Amino acid sequence: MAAETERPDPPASDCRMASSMSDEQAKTLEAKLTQISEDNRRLTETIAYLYASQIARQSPDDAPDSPPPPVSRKRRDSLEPSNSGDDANASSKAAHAVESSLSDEYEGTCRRIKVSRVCTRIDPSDTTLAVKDGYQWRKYGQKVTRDNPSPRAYFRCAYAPSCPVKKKVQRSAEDSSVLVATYEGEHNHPCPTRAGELPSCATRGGSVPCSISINSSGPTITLDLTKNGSGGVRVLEAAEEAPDAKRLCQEIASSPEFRTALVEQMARSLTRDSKFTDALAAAILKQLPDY
DNA sequence: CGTTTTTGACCTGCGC
DNA sequence: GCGCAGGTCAAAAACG
Repeated sequence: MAAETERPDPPASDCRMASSMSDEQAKTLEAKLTQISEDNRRLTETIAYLYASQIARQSPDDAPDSPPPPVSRKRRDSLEPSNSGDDANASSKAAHAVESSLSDEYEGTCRRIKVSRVCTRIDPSDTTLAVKDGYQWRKYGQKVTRDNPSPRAYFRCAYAPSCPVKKKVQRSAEDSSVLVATYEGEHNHPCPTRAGELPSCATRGGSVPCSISINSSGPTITLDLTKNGSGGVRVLEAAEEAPDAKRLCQEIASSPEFRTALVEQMARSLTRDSKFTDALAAAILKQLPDY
């Protein structure tokens, strides 16, 4: 989403005007940033709206549809007793106090800590537990948990000292290429870069697949925003005990509103990607007859 | 030299 | 009460 922000260098054709265009370029970049933020906001709202509609249809009550599992250990402040990469189990264990990160509209009447989980596919050889989400984080601890050989890293928001948000990052026990970041709390300040509304997709030239997870009252759903065979959104995973959640996710992914917004977003990203336009120009050039 | 990361120790809650 | 496990603290090390 933030590919533009990582391309500060102007195209070669613009270099000759660089000195006189600096202000204008700055304005253009600012406008682009605003546009990207707006796009992201619309996407988020679309998902939130569809999700809320589905939740309202399925369970008018705040109580989750699944009975509370036999949790063997529950801490006072830990809404996710065992992340451990086993999203399905972890989600069900945290069912009673977890809510969606999509929108504040879905907060219940009681005060609860907002918890959301984001799964990001990374290079398996990448040993850093870094999830680029646009915020600044300070690591304050690391622990090896019982049911996952990969260590869990603990981060606090470093942008604002008073910000209560914490983040836990751990590789999935099942798939070491999947990084699971669990966010607790809400930022009490704006995002410093506005680049973190979605995890690291398209910010690395599209080489890294992108996925977002929706965790609301239990089940974790992962949407793969990269292309699949049909060019649509694919449901990467959903909790075993939450077939409804998976179906809901597929509904959202296939809804006209979501698809339209997604297509617009992808089109914008592609047309702004210099590599894409270069490749397109090269392809067109190949089709031209030689004179 | 200030900031950030690492890592062992400590704290707390829960089950037995 | 004890042991276990997750979470946090803080001194030391590393880094820029």
